[in-house]
Amino acid sequence: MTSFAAGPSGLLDELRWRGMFHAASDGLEARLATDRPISGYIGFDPSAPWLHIGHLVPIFGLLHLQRHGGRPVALVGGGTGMIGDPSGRSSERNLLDAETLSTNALAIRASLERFLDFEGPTGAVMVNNLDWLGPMTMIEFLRDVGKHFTIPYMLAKDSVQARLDKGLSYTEFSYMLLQSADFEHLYRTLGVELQMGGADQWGNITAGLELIRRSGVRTADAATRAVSGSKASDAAFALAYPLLLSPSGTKFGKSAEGDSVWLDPARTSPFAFYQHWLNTDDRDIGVYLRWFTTISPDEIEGLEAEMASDPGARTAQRTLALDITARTHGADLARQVAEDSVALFAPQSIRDPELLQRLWASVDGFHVAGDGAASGVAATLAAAGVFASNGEARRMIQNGGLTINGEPIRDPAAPMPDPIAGAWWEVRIGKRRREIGRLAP
RNA sequence: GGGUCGGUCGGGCAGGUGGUGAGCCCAAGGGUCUGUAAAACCCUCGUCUUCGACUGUGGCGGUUCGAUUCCGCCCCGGCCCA
Repeated sequence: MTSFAAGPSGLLDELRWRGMFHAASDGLEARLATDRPISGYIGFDPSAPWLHIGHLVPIFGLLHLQRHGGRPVALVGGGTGMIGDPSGRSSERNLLDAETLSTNALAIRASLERFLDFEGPTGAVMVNNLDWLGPMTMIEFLRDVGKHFTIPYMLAKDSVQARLDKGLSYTEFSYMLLQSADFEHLYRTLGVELQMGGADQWGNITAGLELIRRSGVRTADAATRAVSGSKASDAAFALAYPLLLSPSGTKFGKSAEGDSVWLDPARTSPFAFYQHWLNTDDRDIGVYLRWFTTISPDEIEGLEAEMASDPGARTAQRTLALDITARTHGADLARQVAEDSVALFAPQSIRDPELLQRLWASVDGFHVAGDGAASGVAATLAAAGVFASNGEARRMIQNGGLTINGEPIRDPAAPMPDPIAGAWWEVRIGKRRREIGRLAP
């Protein structure tokens, strides 16, 4: 029986068990062991208003913090987002105007509200670093931030080293200083003692610790401890989670088509979202259950044992898909799409018009114009957007991958089968795709 | 600013110094087997009005019967120099 202490003292144990612990700075363990509430933050890039499932990693980082009695702070990088982090890719960033930025930040907040509790004493908080980086003058920046860093210190960072021979602009080089200024600001104004991030952020996070230490600021809390003998270097802390690598070796977070899987139901339907998780490779299930649910260790181990003895039942996949879909889109919708999945993947084709109508809505089905059905299956489905092009439709048909209303389609030029109840087509593409078409009146 | 190397299918490459670029690897998709998994095996993988036609080697223009190849200008990226 594995269990974790409910308060801050259990946080690291839980993250370790889930495989979400990479490193922590000195003193964090002791600080958490005091069981006093702690605030921690993670940065989010506001260059787009939508989050994808890759963002679930930092979200669950904040979520676990909150579950263990901490206050999560989500920082949107309105300032730093314009700069570009050398730890990541080197593609150009576009400057965002303030209006776009605040729109994006609001949308991101709305997404986060599904996962984090923004109410109460440990309610989540969202901040935008443009609020303090924006007004800062260059002189202030150089005096209050730059002064505390030496060039050798900055050059020693892995994120910088990795880019030295490939090219690194001064702007990107400065990124760690801005991120440090964020941490120092949040520490000073909100008493945020912890910054979390991926392993690739470690250098930037510890730079923040350096700034806080050197600029000599103290929260009331840290000042009290200083009197009682705590080291000044324990004023703030870093916590890193590993970069998520699928045991199966596939890229995490991309759908079969190579698109991102979004948390926003307008961009990825709840049905498609559920399907994405349901199709998880056996080898990845254990990791995903740990990273993307709060299911208890005993239960997860039980699911793994069940998968070993009866993999065909795919209980672990169903549990994962239902849990994360419920968390993202609500329990009712999750139940609905789980039921729809059963119906759509049943061996026999669907004849019930009422059910077809419901599924049409659920899978975000396609339309066929009144006269469109006359022009042949491939052309009709390509025009309806089911396939990217006529060629792709033909290819799929010639490979034997298309079934409409239970009829295998072998000829791209054949007319569409008669719609069920004069209105519906149930389209099965390959083993995994299901579409519902509706004849427009 | 100067020099230099590069820009070819989603990614990575090959080739090509005037005579038809869709060649390879990876990724991806379909089929068979299974479990809406993986592996394995087979097939496919620029577009279209598909027994054929058209586009396509960063962009624009030039030379030419014909340019991916030659010339000019421009854009993007790496490196070196200033």
